[in-house]
Amino acid sequence: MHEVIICEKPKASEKIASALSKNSTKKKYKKVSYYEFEENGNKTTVLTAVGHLYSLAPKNKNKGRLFDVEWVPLYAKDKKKKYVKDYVDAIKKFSKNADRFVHACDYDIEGTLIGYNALKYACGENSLDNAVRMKFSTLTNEDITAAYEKPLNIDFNQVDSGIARHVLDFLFGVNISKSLTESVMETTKRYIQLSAGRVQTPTLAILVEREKEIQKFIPEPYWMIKADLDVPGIDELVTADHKAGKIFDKNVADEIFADCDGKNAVVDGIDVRETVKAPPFPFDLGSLQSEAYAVFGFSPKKTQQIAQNLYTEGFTSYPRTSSQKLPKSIGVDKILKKLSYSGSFRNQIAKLKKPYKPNEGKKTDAAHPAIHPTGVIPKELSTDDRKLYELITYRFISVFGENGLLESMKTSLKIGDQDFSFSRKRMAKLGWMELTPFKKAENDSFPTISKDDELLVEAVRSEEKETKPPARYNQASLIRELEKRGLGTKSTRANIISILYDRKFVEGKKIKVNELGEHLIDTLKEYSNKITSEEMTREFETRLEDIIEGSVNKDNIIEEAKIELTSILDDIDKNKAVIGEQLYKSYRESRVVGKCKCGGNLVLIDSPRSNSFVGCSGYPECKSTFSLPRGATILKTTCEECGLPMISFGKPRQRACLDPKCGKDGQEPSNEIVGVCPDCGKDLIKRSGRYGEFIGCSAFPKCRYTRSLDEPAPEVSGVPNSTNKPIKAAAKKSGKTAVKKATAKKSGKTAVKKATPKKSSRKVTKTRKVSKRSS
DNA sequence: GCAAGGTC
Repeated sequence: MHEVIICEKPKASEKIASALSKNSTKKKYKKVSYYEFEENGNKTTVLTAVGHLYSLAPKNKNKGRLFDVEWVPLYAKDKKKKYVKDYVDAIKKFSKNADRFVHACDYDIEGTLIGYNALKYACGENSLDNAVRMKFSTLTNEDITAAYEKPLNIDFNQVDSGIARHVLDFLFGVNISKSLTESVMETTKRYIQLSAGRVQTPTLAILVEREKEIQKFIPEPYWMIKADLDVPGIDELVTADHKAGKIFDKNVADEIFADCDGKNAVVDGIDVRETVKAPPFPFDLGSLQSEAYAVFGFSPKKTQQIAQNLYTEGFTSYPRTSSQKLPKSIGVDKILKKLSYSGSFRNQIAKLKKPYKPNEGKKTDAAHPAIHPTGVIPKELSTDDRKLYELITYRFISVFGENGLLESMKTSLKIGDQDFSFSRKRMAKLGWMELTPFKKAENDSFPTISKDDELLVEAVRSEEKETKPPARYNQASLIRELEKRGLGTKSTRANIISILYDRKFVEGKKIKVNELGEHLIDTLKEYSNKITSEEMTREFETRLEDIIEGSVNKDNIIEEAKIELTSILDDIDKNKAVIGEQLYKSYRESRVVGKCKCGGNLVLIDSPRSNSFVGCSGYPECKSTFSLPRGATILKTTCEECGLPMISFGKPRQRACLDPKCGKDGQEPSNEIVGVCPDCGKDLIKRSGRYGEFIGCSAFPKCRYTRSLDEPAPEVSGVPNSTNKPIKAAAKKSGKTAVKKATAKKSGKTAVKKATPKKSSRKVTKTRKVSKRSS
């Protein structure tokens, strides 16, 4: 008797082999590991896939619509998937003549299909007749042995559902993409890679919708009345806000402002509350991507790649999980013990109370626990890998910490008849917050005041502001949005977003949809409202569910889809010339980088063979072209000499005119001071990065404060937000150092601000001038 | 090549 077990991934095969036999031996075929053991005279070989081994491909290439598909080995389609071949070969080689097959892939639709295809195409179709199915929800010894001892039959409805998912995605995605690309090709002889799909198109549509909200947004002026107070017990000036908050009627604002004139503040009430701050949840992939973006500015894709790398090296657990749980079975005690051999973690782990109990989140994952360190401590890691490793490990430790206690004090004041208030926050008990450098604890100093005390008002300000349009998504917030809407999967979301960048539908760190992206959605909406909306995903879900339940047949579903798709494609074909011309036009608009001297537009042109370059839209009449240095970005600023756009390039970044002959080199970016860093007090400068210009701290890399150009400076109490320079009076007795919490927390550091000497004396009877900053 | 989904 020879039995073959097919697993979904190498890691699972290792665990399954060791769970099923004490004497399993690891063997190698080329780079692929597999396992063999004998129990009661029966030989078992444990083999593994690496995710999908087979992929859909059109049967008759390039002849119009691609409606007939077949499964082909993944490596035959995609050159980057060469490593898959060894896995397929290993399955073929070692499953020969086996008389029993065990399908042991993850118990979900994709996993079922992965195992089914491996059996059908690598082990031979007959293998399916002698195949059983293991069903387990975690890769623990108990689950694995139980699933092995009580196997199920393969659920062919589940298989069909998986096949239908692949086919439907392929038919809609590939054919609509193809027909859009062709429409441009046929009418303009230009090649622009356009694409559409069940997930990417609704994703782009979400971004377009936000873009349109921003475009139609009309800012409304409003006023905020603020008072800068000299408060006993607090070194710096404290800013109190008027109770009314945003005041949209200037007359009202003026009245309040006038009413406060020349008056001091009287403490009306003090309310102190304590809030329990529970430890954070363990990371699932989405929350790790979010946190790494917030703390280090890593794109979700980058985080995913690094996490994958740390997993492969054995330092952290499987990253593509949606679990926020840490079951006992992962060996928490052992991991913490191993981690405490490292000086970086020892002190924190020593503070944990036994028995270790994690604060878990709600989300679960059938196949994997939350992301955690394995206890193997890496010796050498690249800077970015180390950052992510520490983020994961400190989070893991924090999860076992004690609750923190946040103390917030709200002080209500009266200035004349007007109600103001200010709040101060500090951690009364740090709890888990002292276990991680990535969480900055609130640390405001509290005033020493009581009811009816009179406080000196240094200034009352009426600040004119404007309502702001909704913010653009960034990659992390978009991933959260997709998660919320159930679009894509944990492992594909980051990639989907990067496709939108690659296709040049969107740009920027704050994701902005350009003319092409917006027009693409408008066009698609006209021909198939469904594909631009989440409705498509919803409909897929119910259909696939029906197939699993056996109430419908997958072939019927596919035939229906073909009919619907045919009518969409016919519609597009009828209007091909208009669609192609307009898409190309919006593409050109999206590529405009400046004005040419001839009056035409300068556009960025991607050449398939060489580097991209800048040319004039007036070609062939105007033959101006400019080559671009490697990795150059074109800036919004223009050259003072000739008016052409400036570019930024090289390492370290330098600026120059687009025209190399112009010779007007731009200022070094580091010279352009635009403010004061709220985190560390050094100069803020304009910098250029992969996604264009942004504001960063000149003390980089020591201080990692950044914000985008259009983002207003954060408000720091006692510091007017337009300039970020400390008010002169915002200071205290000579030479003392005021510790001030910065509001923008990118660096995870507490900014220490040296106070300039002397805050005005503490006598509250003193009259003072009220300065009016804005009108 | 085009989609989305697994996994290295």
